[in-house]
Amino acid sequence: MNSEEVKPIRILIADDHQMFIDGLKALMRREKELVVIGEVSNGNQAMQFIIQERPDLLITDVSMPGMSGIELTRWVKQHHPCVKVLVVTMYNDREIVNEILMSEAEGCILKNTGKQELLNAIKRITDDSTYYSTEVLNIMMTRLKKHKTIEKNTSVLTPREIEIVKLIMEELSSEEIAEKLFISKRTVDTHRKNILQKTNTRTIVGLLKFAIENNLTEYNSD
Amino acid sequence: MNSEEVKPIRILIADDHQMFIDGLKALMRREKELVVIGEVSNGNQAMQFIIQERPDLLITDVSMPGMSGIELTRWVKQHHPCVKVLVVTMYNDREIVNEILMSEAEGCILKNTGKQELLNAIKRITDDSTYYSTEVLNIMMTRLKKHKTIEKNTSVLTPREIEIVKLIMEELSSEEIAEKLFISKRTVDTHRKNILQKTNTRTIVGLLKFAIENNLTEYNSD
DNA sequence: TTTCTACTCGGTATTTGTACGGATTAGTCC
DNA sequence: GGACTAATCCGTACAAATACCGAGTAGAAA
Repeated sequence: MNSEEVKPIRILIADDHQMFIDGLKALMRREKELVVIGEVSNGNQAMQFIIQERPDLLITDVSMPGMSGIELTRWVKQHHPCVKVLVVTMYNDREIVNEILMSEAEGCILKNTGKQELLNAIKRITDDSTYYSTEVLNIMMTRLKKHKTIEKNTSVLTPREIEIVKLIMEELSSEEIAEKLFISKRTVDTHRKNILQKTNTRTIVGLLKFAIENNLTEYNSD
Repeated sequence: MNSEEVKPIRILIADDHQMFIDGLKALMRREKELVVIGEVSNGNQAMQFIIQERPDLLITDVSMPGMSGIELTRWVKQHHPCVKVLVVTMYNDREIVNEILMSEAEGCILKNTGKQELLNAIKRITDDSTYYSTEVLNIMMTRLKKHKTIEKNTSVLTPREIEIVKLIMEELSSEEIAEKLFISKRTVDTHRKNILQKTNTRTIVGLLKFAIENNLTEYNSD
């Protein structure tokens, strides 16, 4: 009964900069429920440690010599999904953030994060939730927003033309579209011609790109 | 000097369910720095109010009779970007969440959110940050993750075939591709044939979809 | 050596798309 | 009424893609 009060969270830190590990430990020292049970300086050591000790949480840097933190995260999520992962990164680069998201890490924060945010992140992650810092979210947002900005191009197309573009995207030929809309194949051709002209494209490929940029198909970025 | 202690946050609530407005107000009653300066039940009233009173924060429901909360948000962000917006939704539907993100709202939470999370959200938003609840984030995540899962299809294509797919995506015709690669147009045709077969598609349209799914073009969803 | 795969090339025919030209009808806006 | 646009339709011609058949070579794997 003595040790039943709070089950501590067993943490492994993976980072090739000892200074950073020390900093993290300092931030967590006062928290009784957080116990750093290991520190390693590269991905392979981390894998070994995880296999043997099964920590509750892995805090890892993105860039490490050899296996990167992202690869490590992928490995963890594939082989030990119960181990939560909080990725820490120096740069809030678009591509890196994307990779982190894809790697299915439970959270991501920047290295300059303060104590309170770090603790929040750990709390939410260990509560089976996720935590992504504001900066990281902003990157996600801008990525998603990008589409929106272009969207007005669509306005040059008439409703009928848009309808046709959508059908083209469904891999229908002009003839099939004609049947479906009860109009002549010639009409469809004319629409196509006008569409290509309005969208400044020469071939269907260009048209497809336009359609995706303008969300004219359920087939976009989602 | 008397009113300088804390500048209160002036809030407008827009929701067509009075009960919900009352609930929100109850949650915020104890917080001195939060002042509800207005309540409206549809988008047009909200617009009028915002023009006249310039609240610091708008809390709005997604679905309202007439102008939806999302349209309202878009209008706010376009005409009064200083007014922060927290969108509250009953459903964590994929499409709705997408719309909310696109509308550039600073935050989004579900209607069943507890007091603490609501206050957190307001705090982060008014600190020029953003707040999206865990459930909402999860939806974003699954959207982004989807790509990853499919990605292995590419392996069925040979390096040369992938090369050709990429060139097709750059709007080159078979003949142009042949010139570029110093091979016969027939060879390109054969590759095309094999590619279509391997990818189970009939036309370039289908192929393009495949290419995007498999990141064979810089042109993907990001 | 044989087998297999990736890559290469060819012929013929058909289907589909694009480029060029033209036209009519219905409706809106001034 | 006149100007404009969206939507409809047609002909001719060429370009491009797809379907179908075939085959040879180089290199790796068995």
